[in-house]
Amino acid sequence: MTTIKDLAKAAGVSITTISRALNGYSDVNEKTRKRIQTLADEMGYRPNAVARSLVTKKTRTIGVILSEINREGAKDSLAFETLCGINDRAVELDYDILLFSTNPKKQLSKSYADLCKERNVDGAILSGLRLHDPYLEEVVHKTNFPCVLIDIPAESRNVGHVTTDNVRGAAAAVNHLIGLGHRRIAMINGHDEAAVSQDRLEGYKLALAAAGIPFDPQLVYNGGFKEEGGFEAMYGILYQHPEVTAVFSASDLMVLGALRALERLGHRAPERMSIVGYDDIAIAAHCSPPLTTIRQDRYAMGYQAAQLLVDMLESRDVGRKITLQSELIVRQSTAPLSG
Amino acid sequence: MTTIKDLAKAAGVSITTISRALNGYSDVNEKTRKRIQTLADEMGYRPNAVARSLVTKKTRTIGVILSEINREGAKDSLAFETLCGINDRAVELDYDILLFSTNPKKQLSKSYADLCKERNVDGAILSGLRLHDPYLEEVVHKTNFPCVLIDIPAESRNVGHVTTDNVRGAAAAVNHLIGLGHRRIAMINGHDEAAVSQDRLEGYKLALAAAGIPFDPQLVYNGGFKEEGGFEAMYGILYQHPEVTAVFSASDLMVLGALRALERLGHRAPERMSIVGYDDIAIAAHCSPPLTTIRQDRYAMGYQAAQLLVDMLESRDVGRKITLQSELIVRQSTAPLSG
DNA sequence: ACGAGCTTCCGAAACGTTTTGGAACAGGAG
DNA sequence: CTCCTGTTCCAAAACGTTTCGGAAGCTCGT
Repeated sequence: MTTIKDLAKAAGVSITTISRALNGYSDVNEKTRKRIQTLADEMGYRPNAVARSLVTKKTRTIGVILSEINREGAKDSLAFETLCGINDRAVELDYDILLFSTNPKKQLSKSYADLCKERNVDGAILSGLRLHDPYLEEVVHKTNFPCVLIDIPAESRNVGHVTTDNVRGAAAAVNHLIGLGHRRIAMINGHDEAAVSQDRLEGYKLALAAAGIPFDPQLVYNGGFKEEGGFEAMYGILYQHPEVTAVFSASDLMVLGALRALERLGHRAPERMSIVGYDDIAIAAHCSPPLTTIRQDRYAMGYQAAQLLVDMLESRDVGRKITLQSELIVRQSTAPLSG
Repeated sequence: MTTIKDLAKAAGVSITTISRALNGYSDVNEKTRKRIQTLADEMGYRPNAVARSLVTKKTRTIGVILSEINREGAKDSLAFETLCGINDRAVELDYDILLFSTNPKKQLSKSYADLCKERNVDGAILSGLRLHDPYLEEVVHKTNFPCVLIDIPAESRNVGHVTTDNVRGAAAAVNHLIGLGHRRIAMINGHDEAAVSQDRLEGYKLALAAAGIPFDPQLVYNGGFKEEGGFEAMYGILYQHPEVTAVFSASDLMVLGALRALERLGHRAPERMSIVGYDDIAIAAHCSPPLTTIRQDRYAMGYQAAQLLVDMLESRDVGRKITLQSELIVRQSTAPLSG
């Protein structure tokens, strides 16, 4: 590995001059700069980013903490799409990505803040965290480490967040069902520790209220965003509330489970039950029946998150909150109420 | 940020002692060690990994280069599963992951080797690269940077690779079709720059030969692993070789395109055409018809790749090549030849 | 001929660690 | 008492950069 010293010796100038020449400072003669540049290329010199970081205190690296990076998470590609978005924008802005995992074992010993401090990342993007994750609270409130949260509402000088309009998305889903004539509409929600669950529930309530349908808490089930949870919720709905003819689910994955439960009991969607999901995962368009769902653009969320974070890092003054719109995709898991 | 100096001052000892105490050396009194440890906890001291790396020359970081991390790649989650596997094992081994992207724009200016050198990663895992990628050649042959390649055959003291038995997998797929009575079997392959394409083609030929079916080069199409490529290939097959009753495709994604082509021309699988795919992506089990396919465990591949790399880094002497098995999953896109 | 102002260069300090090669001191053997 | 062996600590160098504060040499107007 050739260092700046080797280069200085070879070029017969000081390391200061090398550094300033290669970094485009104006106080070095154009001829020497050229000479140094070609010499650097010849010798395959690459500045050592570690040494540089030590003095500049910047790493041009952003930490990404995604809870869904594990065997389970591969079922839907939400986390992956987010990551792709983050990555694409990061590359464009010439940042690298350091992937932190939140292995449960490790969570106990090291907080996110510690991870970030140790590795000197400039900022972080967090996604898939529970609302009351103690380490999240720490990083947001105790330290004022620059970070942007995905789907977790929190805002300050150093923390931004990006999300989609979940209230409106959910309302659109439920309105679609109401428009088809359904009145008995259940909801399969995620879990209480997710902000999106709260919002989607609110959207559900709002749409019902607007249509003059009373809200019945008994009709909302929690499926934990898991396929299995959807299965059990649908089972519950069919047995405990046979009058229900339509379901709004807070994730497509849970719809897959719900469809299995329906089938198990000899029913089909949309004949027995209209279902609208959330996310528009890849499977949604291909499964049987293809799912009516609310599409959210996770890629864009990641992309925007990276942009926002870098804006903050480079102290451009921009809004700290970004809300993207979602879109109702009508396919064949919903149908007009028959009879 | 409290540094080792602050800590030394506060504890009334030298920074040497702090360093050695915290790193578990034996030449520091147990009492002082305890005292330093508690003081460090109180002050929230975290050793600066950047400074440490500068002197140790180790970063405990592995670079991951996946070409599929972009908007396109999100369609199938192969890259994601690989990443999850890498990540899980890396966490267990206490390594972090630096994600490099191979944005085409950037590819021109910086080679993988340069990226790795600059950022001082200890080693790298590369996946999704073309067989004759010039930067790949560089990193494998010119430098002897420790790396493991996924699905690219190359081996040396510092480069390992993990793959699946593509020859056998392809042969299993084709044998399945032959077992169902098919004799006119076309293949939709990926592209020539992928090692797996060559292997799968060989498996296809082997299975045909074993059954005494002559190999006809006209019957192998290239679909570039893309959905659209599968669509066009199937179109070609139906028009140019109507006698074909079965197809082996080198990826499930291409099967999705192929199914669309079939449908467009008023046909269905498996009635008109039996199809077996490759990968067993998430959609495969849910689409219509559910796909018969060869499952490969990308998660395991990532996991093993990480393990192999770290073995190499910590100079444990292990084999440089890992081949995982694949598995035929029979669903409903294949059926006995009728008539 | 002189100082002012530019251009072009450089020495040395700094960043926060690890590690090398001892130093200081104690206790025990001779 | 002396020498040796451990135990416990420390000063200083090193890692590869960036950057601060100048310094040398040149040009130019007066």
